[in-house]
Amino acid sequence: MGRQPCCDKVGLKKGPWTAEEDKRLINFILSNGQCCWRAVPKLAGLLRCGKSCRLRWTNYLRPDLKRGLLSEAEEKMVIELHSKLGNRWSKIASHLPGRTDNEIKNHWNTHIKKKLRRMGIDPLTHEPLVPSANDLLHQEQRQQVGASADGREGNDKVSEEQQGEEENITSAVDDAFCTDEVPMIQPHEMIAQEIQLPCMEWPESVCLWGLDEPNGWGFNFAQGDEQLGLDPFTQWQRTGLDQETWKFELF
DNA sequence: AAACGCTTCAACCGCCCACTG
DNA sequence: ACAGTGGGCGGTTGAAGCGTT
Repeated sequence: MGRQPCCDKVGLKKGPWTAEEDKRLINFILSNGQCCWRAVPKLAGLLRCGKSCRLRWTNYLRPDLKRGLLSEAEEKMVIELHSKLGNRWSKIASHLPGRTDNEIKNHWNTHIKKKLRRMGIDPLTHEPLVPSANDLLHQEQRQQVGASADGREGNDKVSEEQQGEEENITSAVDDAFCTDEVPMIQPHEMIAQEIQLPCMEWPESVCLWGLDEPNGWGFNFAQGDEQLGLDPFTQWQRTGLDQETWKFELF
């Protein structure tokens, strides 16, 4: 007997979430907390499956998420953790506050993998790359090209690719671990009050207003009476403060 | 300006595991 | 012990954006 789908998919919406759907989901979770994802879409008035709601919340709507590319320090940590844990993205993500497994997985596949290869490191084993038979063939071809006067004909593509790759390796070593911080969503675009990090559950005291104007939402981060800017991760890294004690505050 | 190819990442899919009755 | 269920996880997909020709 086959497994039942996680929800009845007939009539359910798929694809990108609209602002209205986001608003409904946020409203519901802020009012009721995280429970029984299967029931969430029905109760929140969403034509989505529970899994889709959970994913949207954990990967995008959660207020404690950091946005933008991984910092140099985070990237190094991901590489180190990956060498120990392998593709256990959720475990890796648990070491990086405000980052999701999906985000780290995507960043690994699109940025870090390439970067490691260019540096001559196998992203799977974290060992120095052993040249493949194909690489050796290219090397041989290049040597032949260099040796013969009319060698360029028919070998242009190979030698150019090889040259390009070599340039990449050089530049990759030069700018290793240089990541551009391009925040996609400003911290002041999210809203909540008194959320303990890194707890993902919304405390009952959490209240919300201004949902009609998401762009007007804002966070402030504080420890005790001290206002410490908009980036708690950087702050507690720099100051060595205990992240458990951080609070979000509405401003 | 248009066509094409490449890159990125949000979202989906399906499997696995823990829990419960 | 077993089957059903919910949630979590990792792999994959595809639309959108961007760069190049």
